[in-house]
Parts: sequence; structure tokens; C-alpha cells
Amino acid sequence: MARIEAISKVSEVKKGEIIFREGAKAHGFYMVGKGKIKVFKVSFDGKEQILHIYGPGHTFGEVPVFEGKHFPANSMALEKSRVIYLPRDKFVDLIAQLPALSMNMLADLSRRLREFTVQIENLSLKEVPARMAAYLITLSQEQNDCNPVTLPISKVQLANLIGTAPETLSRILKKMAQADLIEVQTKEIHIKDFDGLSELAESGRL
Amino acid sequence: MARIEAISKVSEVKKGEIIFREGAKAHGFYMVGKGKIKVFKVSFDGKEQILHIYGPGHTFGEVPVFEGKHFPANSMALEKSRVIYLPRDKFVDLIAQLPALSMNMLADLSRRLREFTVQIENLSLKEVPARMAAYLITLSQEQNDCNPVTLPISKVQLANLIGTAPETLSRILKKMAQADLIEVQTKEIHIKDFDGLSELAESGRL
DNA sequence: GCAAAACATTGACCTGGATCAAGTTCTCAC
DNA sequence: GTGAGAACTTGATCCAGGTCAATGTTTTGC
Repeated sequence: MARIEAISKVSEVKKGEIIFREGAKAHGFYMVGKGKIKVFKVSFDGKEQILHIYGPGHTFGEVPVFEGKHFPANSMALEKSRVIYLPRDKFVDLIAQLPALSMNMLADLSRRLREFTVQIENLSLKEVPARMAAYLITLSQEQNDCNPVTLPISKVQLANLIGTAPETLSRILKKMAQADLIEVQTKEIHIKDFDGLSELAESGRL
Repeated sequence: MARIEAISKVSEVKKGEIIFREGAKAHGFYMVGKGKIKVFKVSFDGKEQILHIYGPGHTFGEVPVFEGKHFPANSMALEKSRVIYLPRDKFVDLIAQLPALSMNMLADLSRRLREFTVQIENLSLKEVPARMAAYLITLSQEQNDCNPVTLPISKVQLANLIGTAPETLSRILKKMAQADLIEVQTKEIHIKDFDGLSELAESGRL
């Protein structure tokens, strides 16, 4: 960590600020120090699909460090954040010196590949209610099973993350509440029927 | 390569044979020697989404070598194939001895992450005609721009790869032919309007 | 070389979810 | 605190594409 810090450069970014754009030439990658960063794709007509949201301690934008020269997606701060920049060349030197670091990177990239397989499965094989249920379950686990869970992002962003429109998300939360699965209060969601939600995430229809 | 061969074990698989199932404990990973292997997810009600199809020389199933213990998806031979099995432990030893090998692995995993971002973009932000056009363009590049291109897989598998139903695929190929973009003859597709196809892949509506 | 199975096409129909439009409720800068 | 602008909800409408069913065409195993 100390050696990584020695080669890094910190910068503050405002909410809504772009860190990098898809296709831009990459000379290094980033780590989140504080705040939330979304990595996302944009369609021809402006629709957006979030690939991942990163919080403190997570790195992002590493793909072009190891392969290709350009970023495969865009990134933007979802709130006032601090990001740490790591120049490619110096990081590659560091990897050569520290074999453990390369094993960590391999594990990290593998974990992301696993996450992407889940995201592809969700987008292609599940309907919106199932994706939403799956998201709530993941969220509940991340927030160590406390109840109610707190949505960490706006519902517009959440819609972009699970691949739907805000209107649809709104309707589905309402239906989930009507089915006594959850109780929604702005950003707080109380999970009333965890098993029911799991079933919905697996196989379900609302 | 010689060192890799020394630790590997070859086996022949029939068309339709499963190599590994999602969730199965992994003790190593695979390389294709001959034939075609699909890696795919299956939904609760049996629908299938192909994540990738691997040909000779490509490795697959590495994710659990570096992270987690279980395969994140299923794999099956699309035709009579030969696969080479590489035991995890011996491969990890090899990586420790050969730093260049770990850089190759990092590049390989990064390339796949890049491919998955494209697949997520396609599934979430593009309609079926655009996905099909994009597939044809990729295929044409893979087959060094020769015309006509040859579909390497059945249309059922192709539908599972681009995330649609065979019926829809059929209708879209017909529409593309009507729009004078392509000419279809069983597995041969002659590309008549490459630019039109590119436009369709980017932004398009048919 | 032929039968059976797998693959592919076509038509009719239905539905999940996107889009558009119009309100309502939050939130945050001043 | 308050007002402007996000963010969110709700209703009405529409359509891409999935499903079902029937038929035609290739491929394959023997």
C-alpha cells in the first residue's frame, strides 16, 4: 500500500464530473478514495447502462492497463468524491517487483468477470421484477442484513443499473409493496418477506 | 508452451457433452484443442444465454483459478472437440515461476472484461437488428473480410448468443435481405452493403 | 441412400415494459 | 425557511419481440 501511495496522485471531483470517457486513451487507472463513481455505457440515443458503481477502496479503469489502450466505458462521480490516479508505467513496474500484487490483480479481474456473467444473466434471462429483487437481496447482504436497507443511489441511477426505465422501477416497487414483500419509505426499504423476495429473484413473476 | 503441455491432460468430448456446470467445484481450467465450446447461463425456465464460444487455442473456465472456487457458468461442446485440462495448483506454480505468464493472463482477463462490456451494451442498449448487424461485422472481420461469410454455428445457437429467439432471428435476416443489406444462403451470408450494416449496428432501426 | 431428427421459417397472437405527458414530492442552495 | 429544480409517481398508449403452432428444409446416423 505504501509503495502504491508513492506513485499515486489524488484529485477531488464534483458530483456529475466525468473521470474518463469511453474510447479515451488511458495512461493509468483509478481508485476511489471517497464518494461513489459509476462506470457506464451510453447508447446512440442517450440511454445509459451502468456497469458498476464503485465505492471507497475500489479500483476502476484497469482494463486498458493490461490490454488495449483505450477505456471501454465512461465514468462519472455520482457525488462529491476523491479519486486516486495510478500511472500505468509505474504500476506495471510495481507488479514486476511484487508478485503478490499480480495475483491480487488476477483475483480482482476474475471477480469482475464473475460479476459481469451475473449481470448478463440478469439482463438477458430475467425480467425487471426479478432483477430488482436480486438487487435488494445483494444490497441487504452488503449492509450486513440490517433492516430496513438504505438505497445508496437515486432511483434514476438504480433504473440505469438494473436496465430499466425509472417509471417501470416505480411501478414494480409499488407492486412489491402490494404483494407484502417490502415497505418503501423514500430511500429506506424494509424487507418484509426475504424468502418471497429470493424466490422472485430466482424464478419469479410478480 | 512446453511447460504448460507437461502439466496438462487431453480429453475428447462428443457434441453436446457438458465440460462443467455452473456452481461445480473447479480444480483447474481448460483449453480448446479442436472444435467449439460454448460457455453459457441457463434461466429458471430453461432459456439460455451464451457468454462466449471458444475455438482452438482459447482457454476457458479460468475465473475460479484466481477467485472463488466454483464455475460461474456452464460449458458444452458444440461439436466433437478436444479439450486440454490444466490443474489449478500446477498452473499457479507455473505462474509464480514465469512472470510473463501472469502478464499474459492479466491481458487475457482484461480482454474478456472488455468483451463483456460490449455484450452488456448490446443486450441492454441495442435492439435485436443492431445486435445481429454487429455480429455480422465482427464475423466478417474474424474471417478476414472475405465475402460471403460463413456462420460458424447454427441459428439456434446464434439466437442464444445475441439474446433472442430463433424465430425473431429468422425474421430479421429476412428483413435485412429485403433491405438489400445481405443475401442469405443457408449458412453463407453475402454482405451487400457493409456501410449500411455498420450504421444499423451503431444506431439503427430496420 | 433413407428415415428420423434436428434445424429453420412463417403466421397469428400476446405481453412486458418503454415512452409520453402531467402531476407530486423531495432536496438543497441561498 | 423557501423557492427552484431535481427526483419521483401515475396513467394512457404503443410496439418490439417473445410464444405457440404448423410446416418446410437440412443434416446425420445407420
